[in-house]
Amino acid sequence: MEQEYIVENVDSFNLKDIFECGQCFRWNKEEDGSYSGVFKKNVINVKQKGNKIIFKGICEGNIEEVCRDYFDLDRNYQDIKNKLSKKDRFLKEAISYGDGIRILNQDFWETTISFIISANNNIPRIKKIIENIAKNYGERLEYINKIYYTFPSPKQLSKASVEDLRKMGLGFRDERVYKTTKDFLDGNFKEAEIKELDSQSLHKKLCEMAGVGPKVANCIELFSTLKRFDSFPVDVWVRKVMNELYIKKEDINKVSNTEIQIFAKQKFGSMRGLAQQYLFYWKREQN
DNA sequence: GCGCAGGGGGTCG
DNA sequence: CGACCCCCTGCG
Repeated sequence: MEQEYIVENVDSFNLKDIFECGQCFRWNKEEDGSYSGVFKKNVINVKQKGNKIIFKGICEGNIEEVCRDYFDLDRNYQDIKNKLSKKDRFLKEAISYGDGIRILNQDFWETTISFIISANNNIPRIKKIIENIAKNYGERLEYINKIYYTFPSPKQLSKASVEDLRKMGLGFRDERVYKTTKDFLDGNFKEAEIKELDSQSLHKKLCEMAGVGPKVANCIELFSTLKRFDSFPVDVWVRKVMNELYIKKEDINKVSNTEIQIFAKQKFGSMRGLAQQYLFYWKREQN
């Protein structure tokens, strides 16, 4: 049954900023400018009219609770942005550009697989692969005469052989996804357990998964319900922007990732993950 | 228009 | 440090 939840006077909330900043892959823009997406067993459409947000859709639980949690509505972003803006003038500009970003509370398992797929890949193809997987191994949902599919559980995805995964368009990532799925199914990465680990141990643990290196691990830490705002994913864009603004070496290849990590930590502090998102989004939108 | 390099949100051996 | 799958893009 369809539910609705309306919030008024929300700050730090902009649909484009949230869905195009690169944290998620399953949200699509509708003709009216709203966005629709699937998470868990929910199909949600979000529309924005000024500072009024309208959530509509089908939910397992109460749509208000589900959306407040998923969209991180109970966190004070204004406060965080004020603090980060004071740290640096470039970051201040980046924040004013991506003013409406919120970091979604995405499912740990789905985020893991999604970012394994992201390795050496481009966004349109990442999205396509994830949709293929959902269509073939997820559950079918219907909302306003349209069909949607949930992201499959480890058990559901474990039905796929390496060859099956290859057919989904995964390429050389097929074995990585296969192995990590098995690992989840065997209970080797229980969220409740690893959530308790300190940043360093957690990072090390995630890097044990097939297809997960430092960058992907950082994305899982930052973008999933693990919610580590002190994780600073370094990809080609972040390398570029960090070198251009701060490190300033002639040859970008001579900039090491640890060098960037150390710099980010002392410059941006414990909220550096969020800083990364503003800088990344700002830089990438300039193409 | 078509064909073909080039390269993409890294990881692994 | 090079290879890796697939596909989309840009250029000739």
